[in-house]
Amino acid sequence: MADETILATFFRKLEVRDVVTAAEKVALIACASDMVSVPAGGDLVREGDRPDTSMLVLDGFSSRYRDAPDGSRQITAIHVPGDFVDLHSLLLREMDHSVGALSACSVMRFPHARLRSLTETHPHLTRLLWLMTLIDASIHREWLSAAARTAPEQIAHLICELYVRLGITGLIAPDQSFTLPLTQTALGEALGLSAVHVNRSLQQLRSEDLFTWQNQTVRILDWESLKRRASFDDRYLHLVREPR
Amino acid sequence: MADETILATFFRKLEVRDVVTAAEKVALIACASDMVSVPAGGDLVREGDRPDTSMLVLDGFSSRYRDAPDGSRQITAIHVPGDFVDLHSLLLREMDHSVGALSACSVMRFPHARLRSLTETHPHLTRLLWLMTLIDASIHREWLSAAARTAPEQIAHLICELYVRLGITGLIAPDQSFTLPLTQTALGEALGLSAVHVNRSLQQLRSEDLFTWQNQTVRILDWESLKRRASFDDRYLHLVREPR
DNA sequence: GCGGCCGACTAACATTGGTTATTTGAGCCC
DNA sequence: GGGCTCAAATAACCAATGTTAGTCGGCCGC
Repeated sequence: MADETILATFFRKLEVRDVVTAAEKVALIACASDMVSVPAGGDLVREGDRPDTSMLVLDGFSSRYRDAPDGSRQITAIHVPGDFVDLHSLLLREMDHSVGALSACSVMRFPHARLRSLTETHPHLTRLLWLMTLIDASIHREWLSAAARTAPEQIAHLICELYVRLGITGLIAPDQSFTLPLTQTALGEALGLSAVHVNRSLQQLRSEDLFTWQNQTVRILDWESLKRRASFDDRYLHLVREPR
Repeated sequence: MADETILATFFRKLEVRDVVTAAEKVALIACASDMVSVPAGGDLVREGDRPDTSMLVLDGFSSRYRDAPDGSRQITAIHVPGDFVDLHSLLLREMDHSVGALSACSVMRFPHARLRSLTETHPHLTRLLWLMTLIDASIHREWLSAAARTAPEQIAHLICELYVRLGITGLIAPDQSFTLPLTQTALGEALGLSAVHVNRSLQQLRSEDLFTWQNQTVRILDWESLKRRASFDDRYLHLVREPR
């Protein structure tokens, strides 16, 4: 069980896209079971698992990843507080990748059995949950297109994306800064670049005074120029409130 | 309206993952409105559109793509007959990319209004449609991981994927061949490689006798070696039949 | 307070893949 | 049947990125 305030970030994410009724909030809250904490570096779920709950991250950053046999890791998504991190396991059943905690995470768990009965009784809420997974897919497509960009552009683009996604749930500080618990190595794993090249590209971006990045804190200095530098267009995040 | 046989490829796709009742088939068939033909090179939907129908491809290959301002094109997915090609527009509303016909396509259209009421009355079928979009997302993640691979591996991997996906709906000929209406340029757009490099990589693969590719026809010569060459593991396609 | 580890950073070098330009051959239109 | 156009193929050259092999500084545990 949970009270409404604890799911506030998630409801804000939904409400950016559609109206959510009080009854729907109650129904979703009733699906929550318990909270779990995962230390930085730990896994929320592992490839091959067949979880019987899905997890909504209340606090902390996490990454969706897969490790190759040669030891290299590919990160396919970065998740921020308010993201329903393995909602798709409700239907896919077996995890085809892992989700790891980039920083300490606190997580609300939703048993699949309850979510499944929610889909039987609350079609509109079901569509909104479906929508969240569709937006994740849209982000994947955007990352796929990013492959064409140069390394600095890719980095700038990721920062733009996180800035907007964190903004939705009020996680951007008044000075336009936000926490980003990513090492340069992890950033490379997300963008398909070597750590060395990430470092080189960051140096270059640094000289352009678009943002600063120190102590796991990114601060946007010139949003418009940064967006331009990254060719960032937030349409793929579907931030429009309309009936779904 | 449509009869069952015309949606047979789609039902086979669903039935690989779960049981579909006769009543559910009837309900889905009732959602279909009309058929449309699109010539090779034409678009099924365009970026920025707000379609009020979703389209299931009955025949022909299509690609999900976005054109960059500099004229380059990034293909983010390749769709085969039986794929519900813009089901996500039901919830995302505005298209953030286009879908183009790689070969002549015939398409069944499903008005959003009917699909929406389907989600109100048929929760299990809704979950199966949701599942189809989740598998698309899973394929996106696989393509994202592919960025780490070398060009020949990427090409081999794509061929493996299409071989398996086409196999589901019985579209592989007895001699292990299938139609692939992709130019080398389009293949490059899908994998983020230049056409020249695709050509180079194909030459190399050719010398390994894993498959042939002539006249838009790919023929698998040595499936096990090809899978190994591509590090292909079909788990991400979720080909397991179980309750969802 | 010291040793060890991890992340940031640097340098030199290797390689993959991109660019541009040109050729060839197959289909197609009139 | 000649001249299109388009895809495949090839060559020469170039830029982006990877690899290897470090150094350096901060933080943590004992």
